[in-house]
Amino acid sequence: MKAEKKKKLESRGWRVGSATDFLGLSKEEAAYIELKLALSENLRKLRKTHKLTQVRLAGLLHSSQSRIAKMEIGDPTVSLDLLIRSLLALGITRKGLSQMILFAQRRAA
Amino acid sequence: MKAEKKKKLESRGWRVGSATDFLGLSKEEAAYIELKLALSENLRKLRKTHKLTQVRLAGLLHSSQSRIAKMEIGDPTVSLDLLIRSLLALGITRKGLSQMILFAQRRAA
DNA sequence: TGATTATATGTCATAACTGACATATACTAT
DNA sequence: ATAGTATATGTCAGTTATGACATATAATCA
Repeated sequence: MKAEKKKKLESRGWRVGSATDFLGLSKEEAAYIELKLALSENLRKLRKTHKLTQVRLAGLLHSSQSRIAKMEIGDPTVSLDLLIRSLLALGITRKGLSQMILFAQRRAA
Repeated sequence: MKAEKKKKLESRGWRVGSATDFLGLSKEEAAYIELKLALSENLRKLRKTHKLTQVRLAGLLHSSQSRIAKMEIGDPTVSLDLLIRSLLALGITRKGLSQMILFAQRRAA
């Protein structure tokens, strides 16, 4: 199962439980995806607490609205690098990031 | 200061203190680099505790010896994605990763 | 010393990511 | 319903990361 296929699956609406392997998803792959989703969700949360629109955030990050949207929905074409750099740009500390990863919760469907 | 220039500086031997801004390094940039270095070091540590050589690890990760080396020295061409996926493949948990990020220590020169 | 093994460095073609743009779909008001 | 605003989706050309390879430099040991 390659990245493209995942796009409309794990990455999106699902959030089915901890959704470990669900279709031939290795443990690391699952962890990697969950990690990205966790950061995605936190990015959106953070943007909202800052009362920013995707357009304004894109400006701050020198990115684009579409990419912000893709980040927030966990689109497979966005890298951890971009996610993390965005979070850092929003002022998150290493401690904050650590917590974010630790407490990354999966909510039920 | 662009990525290439950093290669032989922050990324390498230095580890000068927390080396925040040291040459026009923004706070996020510094945090990003420190994060990568922290993971790099932990990757090497982890590989050694597993008694693996770079070649063998490369095999496990379906990567190459040179890329493992680059990861471990914090070469700017390696992404957080690759670092984190490697750590996950080595069996690290999200909790472990969290700790790794939280305790990412800078040692003195 | 030289031989062996491990790690570092340089380069390159391919693959993956990126910002930008267009456009579609929500969501709120009025 | 319509307009206005926010977010999602699709695509693409330019950029960056990747594995692979060659080769150089340690490091270890006989």
